[in-house]
Amino acid sequence: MSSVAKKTVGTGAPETTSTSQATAERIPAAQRRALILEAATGVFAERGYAGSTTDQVAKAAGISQPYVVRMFGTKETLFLEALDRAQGKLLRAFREVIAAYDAGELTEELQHLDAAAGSGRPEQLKQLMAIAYADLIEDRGILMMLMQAFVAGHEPAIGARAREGFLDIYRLVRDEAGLLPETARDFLAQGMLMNTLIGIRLPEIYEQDSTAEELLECTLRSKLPMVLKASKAQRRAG
Amino acid sequence: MSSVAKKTVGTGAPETTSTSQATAERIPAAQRRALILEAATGVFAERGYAGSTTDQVAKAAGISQPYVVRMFGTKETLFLEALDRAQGKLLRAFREVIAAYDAGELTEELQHLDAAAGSGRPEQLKQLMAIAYADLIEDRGILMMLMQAFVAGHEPAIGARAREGFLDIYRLVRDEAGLLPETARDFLAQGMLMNTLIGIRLPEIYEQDSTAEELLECTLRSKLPMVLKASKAQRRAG
DNA sequence: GTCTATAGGAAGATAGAC
DNA sequence: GTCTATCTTCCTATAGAC
Repeated sequence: MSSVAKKTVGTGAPETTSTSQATAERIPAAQRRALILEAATGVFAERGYAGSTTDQVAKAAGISQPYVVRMFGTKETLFLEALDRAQGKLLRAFREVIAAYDAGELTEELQHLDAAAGSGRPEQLKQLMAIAYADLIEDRGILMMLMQAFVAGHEPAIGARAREGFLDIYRLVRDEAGLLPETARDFLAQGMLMNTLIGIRLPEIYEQDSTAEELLECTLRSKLPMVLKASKAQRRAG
Repeated sequence: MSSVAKKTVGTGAPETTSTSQATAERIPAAQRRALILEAATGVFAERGYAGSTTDQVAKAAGISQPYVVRMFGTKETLFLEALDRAQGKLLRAFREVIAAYDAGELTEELQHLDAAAGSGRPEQLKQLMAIAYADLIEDRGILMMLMQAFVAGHEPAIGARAREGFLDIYRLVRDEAGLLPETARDFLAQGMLMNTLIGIRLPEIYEQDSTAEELLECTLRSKLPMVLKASKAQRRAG
C-alpha cells in the first residue's frame, strides 16, 4: 500500500551524516496528488484530523512537508479531498454490488446468505452490501477516514461534508438498494458498530479476551479471519 | 451546565486594559476537580483529544490553564479521567434501568414499548436501555466523549481504556440485562448510529433536509423532540 | 488553591532556490 | 515538480509568586 510511495531516486550512495531526505522521483502532478491522497487517507484514518500533521502525510508519501501543502493549499483541503475519495470508494463498492445483483451475477454468493433474514431484493442486497462493507475493512483507511470525519463535526467545513456524505450513503441504500427506512437504519447501525470495533482496535486483543472474541465473531461473521489478518499486517507495518 | 463555572470573585471594578483573567473563587480541590472534569468532558466531546487544548478546558472551567495541568498532570490523564467519568455515567444509567425494571417500578413505561419486539425481560430491557441511552444525548458530552475515545485508538493509553470500556458495556448488556450476543450487538449498533448522527450534528439540519428528518425520526423516535431542543440549546451556547 | 510568566517544542504555511 | 529554510503561531508543561 505505502510501499509504492517509498521509491526514491538518487546516486545510490547512502547519505553519510545528513538526515535530509532524498529528492523524490519527478512524476506528473496528477499522479502525485493521488499518492498523497492515499497516504493522507491512512494518516487521517489513524489519527484523525486534528491529530495528524502534514509532515506525517508527507513522510508517508515520501515527499517533503511543504510540497504537500503546496499541492493542496491547506491541511483542511487535503482532508476534505481524502474524505471525498473515501466516500467515493464506499459508494462505488455498494453500487457495484447492486449492479452485479441486478445483473444476476451473484448466484454463487446468494447461496451463502442467511435465508432467515428474508429472500427479497432489499433483504439480500442488505446482506451483500454488509459483506462489501466488511471487505473495505481490509483497507483500514477507507472506513476510518469516514469515521474520523463523523466525529469532526465541529470543524465547519468538515462537518458539512460529513453530514452530506452520510446522507448520500443513506439515500443510496434506501433508494438504490430499496431498503425501507428502518432496514436502512439497521444497516447503517451495523456499519457504525464495525467502525467502532475497528476504531478501538478490538481485533488486536482477539486472542487474549474471550468477550472481544465473541463480539467480533458475532459482528463480523465470515469476514472475521480477513479482519484479523489485516489487523496483524497493520501492526507489523504500524 | 457551564454557568456554574463562570463565577468569579473580585473588586467588582471591570478591568480596564488588562486581558488577564480574574482569580477564581477558592474552592476545595475535590470540588474543583469535578468542575474541571465536567468542563473537560464538554471540550473533549466537541473537539476530540488531539483537537482540544488544556486552555480551552481551563476557559470552560473558569480557571487558568496551568491550574488544569497542575491538577491532572497531563492532558492525557485529564482525558482518561473524563473518559472514566463518562463511562461511569453510562453504566450507571443502564444499571438503574435494570434495577428499576426488576423492582417492578416501570409499569408505566412498559405500556409505551413496542410489543412487536418481544415481551421477555431482555427484549423489554433492551428497549428501556435504548431510551436511557437516548436520554444521555441531552447531555451531549457523555456520549460524544466516549465516541471520541473510540476513534483515538492510536493513543496507546486511550486505546486500551476505550477497548476495556466498550467491552464493559457489552458485558453489562449481555450479562446483567440478559441479552443474547446478537441482541446485544444490535443494541450497541443502534447506539453507535445515534452517536454518529449526533457527531455529524444531523439535528442541526433537521428542518432543512427531509432525508435528515426521516433518518432522525426513524432512529430517535420519541426522543427526537428532546434531541432537537438540546441541539438548539447547544447552538445558542456555541 | 490559584495565578503570571515563560521555557521549549511542534506544526502549518510561505519564500525562494534548483 | 520538489526541496530547504524559516516565520509565526499555538500548545503543554514547569517555575515560582501570592
